[in-house]
Amino acid sequence: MNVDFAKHAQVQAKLSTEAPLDPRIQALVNEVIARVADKWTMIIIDVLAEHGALRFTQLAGKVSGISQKMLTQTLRDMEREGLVTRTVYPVVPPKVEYQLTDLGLGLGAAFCGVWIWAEQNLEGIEQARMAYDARNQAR
Amino acid sequence: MNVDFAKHAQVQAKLSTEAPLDPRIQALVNEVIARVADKWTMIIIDVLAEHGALRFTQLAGKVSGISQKMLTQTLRDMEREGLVTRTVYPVVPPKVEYQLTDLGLGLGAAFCGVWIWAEQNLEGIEQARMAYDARNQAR
DNA sequence: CGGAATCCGGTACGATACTG
DNA sequence: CAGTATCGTACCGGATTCCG
Repeated sequence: MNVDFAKHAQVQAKLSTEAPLDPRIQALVNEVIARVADKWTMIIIDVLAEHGALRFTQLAGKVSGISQKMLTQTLRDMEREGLVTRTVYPVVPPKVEYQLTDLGLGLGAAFCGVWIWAEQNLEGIEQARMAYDARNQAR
Repeated sequence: MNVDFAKHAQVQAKLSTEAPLDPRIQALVNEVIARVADKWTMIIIDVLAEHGALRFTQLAGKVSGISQKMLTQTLRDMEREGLVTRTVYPVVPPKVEYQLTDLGLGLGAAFCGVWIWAEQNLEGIEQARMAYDARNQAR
């Protein structure tokens, strides 16, 4: 009811600037978004964007709450999509470094907007959540 | 090895502009990102940003590949986070409309960058994927 | 030693059938 | 029309084991 239609129009404009509503392209982009809009992928990109090249265990330490398996899996997927490079140094103890590619950096830059949005709207989301829970508790 | 460090620095700068590396805030933002960086959430936001208010079945039609269950669940979560409003019209046949809130619109706008990135780098990702698969096939 | 592959319990997901 | 309910499946996550 309290929706800002001006901002809405702005979003529409921005979207249609680059997306001329071609269904095929739309589907492809959707697929890419679906792949990339992953919980861990985003956080890993952020960590790598902040720290540069990192080793596996360093990465595991920075990305709190992730299991080794998911970290491995996510990194593999990201490598497949060309978001990170995986460099193995044949030394003992073994050393593997992960680093963002240009593609990954670009995604990181693009995702900055969302990051900033998340920061600025932390409270709003918290409030909405509490309001929703209160509403549901009542019934 | 072919990483653009200038762009890297730019990403860092952008990130540190609004994120002064406070661990607590970082964790909260991470949590929000993790919630919001969902495959379906993003696509639904995009569809709603494009079309305005939509009914359940319309939404189901526009978001190809989603099941009723996930659509319901995702919409509920989004409502809880304050991203969409759910309006029930007490008529027969029943009618429920979903619409982005200001918060949701903001997220849509913030996500535009990622959307554009996805479009511009479709080919790059496709190439990276094929190269990776070829590499893996060889071994 | 650090990183990846393996097994297994839990949970989230998809398809179908059923209410208001 | 807009969901809930149920059930089978596939994926997620933890602990363990294996490889270089």
